[in-house]
Amino acid sequence: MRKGKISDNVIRRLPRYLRKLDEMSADGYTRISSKVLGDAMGLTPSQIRQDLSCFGDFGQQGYGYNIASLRGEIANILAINRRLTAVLVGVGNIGQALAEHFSFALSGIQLIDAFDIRPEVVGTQFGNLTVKNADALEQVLDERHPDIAILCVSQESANETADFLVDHGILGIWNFTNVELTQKAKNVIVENLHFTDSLLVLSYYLSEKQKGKTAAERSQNQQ
Amino acid sequence: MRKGKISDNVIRRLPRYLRKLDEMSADGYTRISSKVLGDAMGLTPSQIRQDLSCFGDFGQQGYGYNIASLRGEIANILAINRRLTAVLVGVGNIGQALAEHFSFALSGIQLIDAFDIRPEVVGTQFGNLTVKNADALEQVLDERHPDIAILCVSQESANETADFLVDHGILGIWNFTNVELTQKAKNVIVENLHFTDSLLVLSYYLSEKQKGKTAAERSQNQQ
DNA sequence: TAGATTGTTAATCGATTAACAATC
DNA sequence: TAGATTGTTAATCGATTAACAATC
Repeated sequence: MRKGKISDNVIRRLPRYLRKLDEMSADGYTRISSKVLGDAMGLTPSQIRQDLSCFGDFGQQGYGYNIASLRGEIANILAINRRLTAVLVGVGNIGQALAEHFSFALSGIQLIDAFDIRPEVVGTQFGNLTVKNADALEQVLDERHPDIAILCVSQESANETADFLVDHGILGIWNFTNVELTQKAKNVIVENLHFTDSLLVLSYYLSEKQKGKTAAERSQNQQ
Repeated sequence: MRKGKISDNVIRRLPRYLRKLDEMSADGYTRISSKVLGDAMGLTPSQIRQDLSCFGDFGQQGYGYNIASLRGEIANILAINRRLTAVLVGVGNIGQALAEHFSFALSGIQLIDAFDIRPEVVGTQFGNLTVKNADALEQVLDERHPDIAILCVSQESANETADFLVDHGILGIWNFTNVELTQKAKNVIVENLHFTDSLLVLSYYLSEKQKGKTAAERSQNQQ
């Protein structure tokens, strides 16, 4: 029952469902109702049923949802299993953290190469990956057609690098540069992870919470 | 004209405004209309005026907005300048990337300490910060009352650590663990940066885009 | 069977967009 | 002054919630 256009809000809840289902599965549960799942996630049962019904009839009246099978359905919707390929562009600290510690396999992504311009980084080994010189990027893009570029370059070169990637057929950019990309080809999908934005939002809510409190109370954080 | 409850959507656009204004300012502009700003950001002028009017009358009829002063207002709303304090809990690769390369000052946050349990990490120097043993965390929390904890510990210890932080008066958690926190004290503000969720969303949209294409077309990424 | 819980339709709520009088 | 552009009110659109018949 896959409906035409599915809203971004719905899509962004799917990974959370996945996580929760994994958790419940690990805790030994095999079935779950929209009521219980909703309570666990702070969502209404209605919303969960509405969300899932965008993609199909995964439940069963009187029973609920089978956790393993629902997990499989969502994993499928999120295209885990497509073996999308990715290249890491820029192996500074964040890039390094990703290369070393991020489980791409968990998202069904295959990281095939990493690139940097800095001589001291080129040649470094991460798992089964050796950082290549940025000169080699063009060839890899043209020959292996990776789907995703993980953009971890400096802010200064962010847009230039993005344009280059798009020109060479990259389909999606996972953007860690904290720069708003203005890439020409508009049919490239950009997913931003703007650290600063996120921190500022936290800062806002913290200050909201402290509104009304006196300076003395504020300096005394504790409850 | 600050209205009662401001929606999360509005709040999450503020950092983007800030970034765009900085950019325009750097490019030498001093004023901007909602029309031009909207075009630059892919938003409607209406939405921008609506957003800003939640917080005050920052514009001027017939003129638009003064970039510098609007920037200041937004920075103020986001509480940049409150000198919120933060501690980094867990100095693995992501924690390290933050300690070394993230500009906390840009968000008006002061990083006062970093902690880890691993002996090989304790004592490491980052800028003017020396990683302390996790044993020392409790005392710092109780004595210096930091506002924010940047949670970069392992998934296994995420919730346990979060509970500890909350018990010791932490007001906000910037959560990098990719674990849904279930901290007891519900009046703590949690801002999540779930890498995997973000990547899965990208994966979804990529697969959507490729729907309808043949396998052959798909294997031939290029335009 | 009776109870539970789905998928879906309808109602409500909230967010975005459009329109326009006010005014710089 | 005339033109531009705001802040705000009203209209529209979309997302969430509620209700309920279908059915396991």
